[in-house]
Amino acid sequence: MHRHEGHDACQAGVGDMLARAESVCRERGLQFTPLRREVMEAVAEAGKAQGAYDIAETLSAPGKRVAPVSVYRALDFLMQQGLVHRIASRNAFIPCAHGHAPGEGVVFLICRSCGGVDEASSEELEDGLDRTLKRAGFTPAHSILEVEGDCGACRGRQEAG
Amino acid sequence: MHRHEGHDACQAGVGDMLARAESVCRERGLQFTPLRREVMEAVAEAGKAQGAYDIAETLSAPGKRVAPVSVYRALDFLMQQGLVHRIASRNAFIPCAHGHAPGEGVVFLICRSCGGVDEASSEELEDGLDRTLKRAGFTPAHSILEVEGDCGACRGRQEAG
DNA sequence: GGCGGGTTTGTTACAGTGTATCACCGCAGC
DNA sequence: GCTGCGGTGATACACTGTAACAAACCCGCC
Ligand SMILES: [Zn+2]
Ligand SMILES: [Zn+2]
Ligand SMILES: [Zn+2]
Ligand SMILES: [Zn+2]
Repeated sequence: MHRHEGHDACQAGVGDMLARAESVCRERGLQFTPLRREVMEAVAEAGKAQGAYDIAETLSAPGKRVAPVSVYRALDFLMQQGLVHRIASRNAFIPCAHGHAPGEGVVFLICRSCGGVDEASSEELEDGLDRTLKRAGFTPAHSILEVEGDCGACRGRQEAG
Repeated sequence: MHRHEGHDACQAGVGDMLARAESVCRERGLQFTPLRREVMEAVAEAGKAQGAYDIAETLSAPGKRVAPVSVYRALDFLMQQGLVHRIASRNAFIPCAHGHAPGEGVVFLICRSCGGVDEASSEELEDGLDRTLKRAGFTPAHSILEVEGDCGACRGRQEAG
């Protein structure tokens, strides 16, 4: 199985993610079509956040063009099912390796150096956010938490180099 | 002085923000040109996050066209000085009403209903985030924290209506 | 005043991201 | 067969952002 370099917190392999996607769709009575599978696979294999146009190019081959619009539709579907996430600060998409509940506060850790994106969730962080919002009299519906920086692997490599 | 409706946590008025912008530029030996002032004013007066093209249209008049690229340059300048913020999830810009330090963790509270955007900062939230990142072995450089939901004013209005 | 160099702005063109629309296909259900 | 519906293909388009170059502007200096 392919496993990308660069950041090591990617617990689930590509096969695991595809299997989970398939079972999620089956459970919910939804179609895991070839196109959706290919898009999921492309996102899962990349090892870093992929733009929709990147995915379209990856899936295209001489004689078989996949238009970006098709990729967007597949991505919309996969996002609704919680199988991929959109990284707003990059206009790009990553596979969800965790299968957390929707609405659960998750922080995306985006490495400047290797481009890898990990997810971190934390009770503590979520509590802090909830209290901050409550103090402001704000009722949250959806959060976007993204941090750009250097992942442990890349930091180690820099210090060693 | 104009004060928009919708959310009430906008402490600073348009005049205050313009005055601060002017003094910030003077202190730093930078030019607060007419264009930059107009863009700052447009962002400050809007009451909700404005797209660059919206601002360009606002500033344009028959016979005097302001191109989006000029607006982008002014916005880049104002962002560098911490006078406006970019809302990544909206591709839009708001004035900074607080004058906080750069790099300080600030959450943007985006109201679905009125479109207003407030800033909230919290020691507690920042500590939670720091600890979460530390646990993940991640060194942060820049954070994007945006929450979409309903502001207090709009929630009150909904319950009343 | 005239000159030189940095900054700001205007203008055009272009790249990147995302959506609307309509037609076509495949398949389940009648 | 026919119909309805979800998925896909294809084109066009809107929105967001940047590159490149020229013109204008400012300011210190001769
Ligand atoms: Zn996830
Ligand atoms: Zn890294
Ligand atoms: Zn601010
Ligand atoms: Zn509101």
